[in-house]
This record gives sequence, structure tokens and C-alpha cells, in this order.
Amino acid sequence: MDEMEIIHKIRTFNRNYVRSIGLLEKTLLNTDYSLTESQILFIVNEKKRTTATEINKLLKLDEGYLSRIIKKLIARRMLTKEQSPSDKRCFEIKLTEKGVKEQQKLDEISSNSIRSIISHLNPSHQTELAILFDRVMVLLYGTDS
Amino acid sequence: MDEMEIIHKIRTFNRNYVRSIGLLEKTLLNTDYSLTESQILFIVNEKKRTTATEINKLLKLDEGYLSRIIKKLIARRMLTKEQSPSDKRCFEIKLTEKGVKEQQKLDEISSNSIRSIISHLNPSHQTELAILFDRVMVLLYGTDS
DNA sequence: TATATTACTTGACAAAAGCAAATATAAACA
DNA sequence: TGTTTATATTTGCTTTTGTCAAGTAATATA
Repeated sequence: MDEMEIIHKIRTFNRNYVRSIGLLEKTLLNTDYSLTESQILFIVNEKKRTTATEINKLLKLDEGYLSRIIKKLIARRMLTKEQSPSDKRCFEIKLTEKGVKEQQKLDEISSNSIRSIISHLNPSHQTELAILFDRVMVLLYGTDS
Repeated sequence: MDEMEIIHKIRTFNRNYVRSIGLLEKTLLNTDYSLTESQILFIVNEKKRTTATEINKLLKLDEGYLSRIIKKLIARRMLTKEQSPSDKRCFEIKLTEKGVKEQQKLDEISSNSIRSIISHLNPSHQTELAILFDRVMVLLYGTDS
């Protein structure tokens, strides 16, 4: 297959896939949290404790913007922020108990929307899909899930 | 593979892939057009002639918002809009000559950014990737590219 | 012919995101 | 040590992006 064809196929996939992910994300947007907020909650939950800078290594947002979102999530009692004793420039961010619960809800919403798009496939095709994605991950990022 | 694992794998893929597509899209954002604008230009180029409603079947934007973007692209001499004689509610949208050129540029930027992420793979892995995406398309959308 | 529907537009507004300057701390280094 | 440089975060200000609701015009439908 020549490079042009490969690139074309990938771009076609991207357009379609981005579109359907966009639709999935709209289900998340019906929650009380913006997409970026729920991404942040997801990351904090995963890391257990983190900092704004570390979050931003993944999300690459404007720093000021991120700072404000974190502030908002703290005001909503989803996160706590505590100055690190070892490096007073940094603030340790954690989920509150409420934050953990809310994050789980968002996680379920997200899983359910995936479930709904694979529900029309039979189990062996569902498994095949997961294997395909795994392989793409290995090729692109050198890691599977 | 059980459903939970499948969903988890898909979600992991999604997070990673959305992130890297996001980075690609940032290269498009360094152009004079917003992502949505370039998507519209892409669609109009593909269809040769279309209408706002048809564009929105794909992009699902707010109608007012779309209307304004089209207006802006017309002001920039990228698009033309002409009332359809057969149904005067509709307006045929086309690319101007300039629009075609600009769209081609955006298209190349987009292709180049794909090229850069597959460049570290050897040709057979690149081909494999395209085949994987094709298969995902078949499974999810019933169509390959 | 009255009513509903479709295609598109406009005004007002809100949310999301970005830029630049500022503060505080820490690290580098001469 | 003191001085410069870099890092982490915040704030004020602005722009961009997106939403909502109401409005116009044309067409379809009962």
C-alpha cells in the first residue's frame, strides 16, 4: 500500500471516529461537568495525587485556564489542594470523597456510551475490536492497555 | 474477553487517540482557519456543492453558529452562496477558486501531520495500521475507506 | 387555505480558551 | 553568598466558540 493511500485511510478513519467520539462526549456534557472538567477528574482519580503541571502534561491546556478550572472544582468540593511542603511552588491535588463518587458516575456514563456503540456487535466482533485497538496502540504508542 | 475488559480497552484507546488527534489538530489551528472552518471547507470541497443543512448532517453544529461561520467564509471569499431556484429556502454553497486552493493547503497540512506520526513506523507496519483502521471502520460503521 | 415543517438568519448571551503580566518559590551559577 | 534564571501557579483582560430563542421566508401537508 503506498503512503498516500495509507494516509488517506487514516484520515478517513479519523474523521469518522472523531465524529462518533464527539457524540459520545455529548452524553458526558449532559452532566454537571464540562468535558475538560471530567478529564481532569479522571486524571486525578487515576494518579490519586497530582499537580496542575502534571495534569497539564497530559491535557496541554492554557495554564491560567487550568488553574481556574481547578479552582472551580475545589469550590464544588470535588478536589482539595494543598501546598507541597517539599516544594512550595507546587500544590498537591486530590479528589475529595465526593469527588471520587462523582468521578465514578462520570466513568460509568462514559462506559455506558461505549457499551451502546458496541452493543450491535456480537461478542466475537466486540473482542476483535478490542484486539484491533490494542494492536493500534502498540504500533502507535508502543504500549497496549 | 469480557465486556468490561473490552470497554476498558476501547476507552484507553480513545483517550490516547483523542489526545494525539488533538495535537494534530493544533497544527491546523496554526492556520488562518479554525478547526470547524476547515472541516466545513473539507466537506464543501468533497461535495462540490452543498447546503448548510447538509453540512450540518455531518457536523451537527448549532444552526445559527454554522450560519455565521459560512457568512464569515463568504466574506473571506472562500465560499459562494446562491439561492436554489427549485427550493428558495435552500442556498447552494460552493468553494471559490481561492477556496479550493486554500482547502488544498489545509488538506496538505493535515496529511503531513498524519505522515509525521506514522513516519517512525516501517512501511509494513504503516500498511498494517491502515488495514487495522479499515477493519475497525467495517466493524463500527459497516464501511471501509 | 390554514397549519406545520424546513431552511436559514439574527440578537443576546454564556462558556471556553488564550495571552500577558504578576507572585512566589526553587535551582543554577559566578 | 547574592544574583540571575527557571518553574508553578494565579489573575485580569480579551477573544473565540458555542448556545438559545425568536424571527423570516419558502414549502409541504392536512
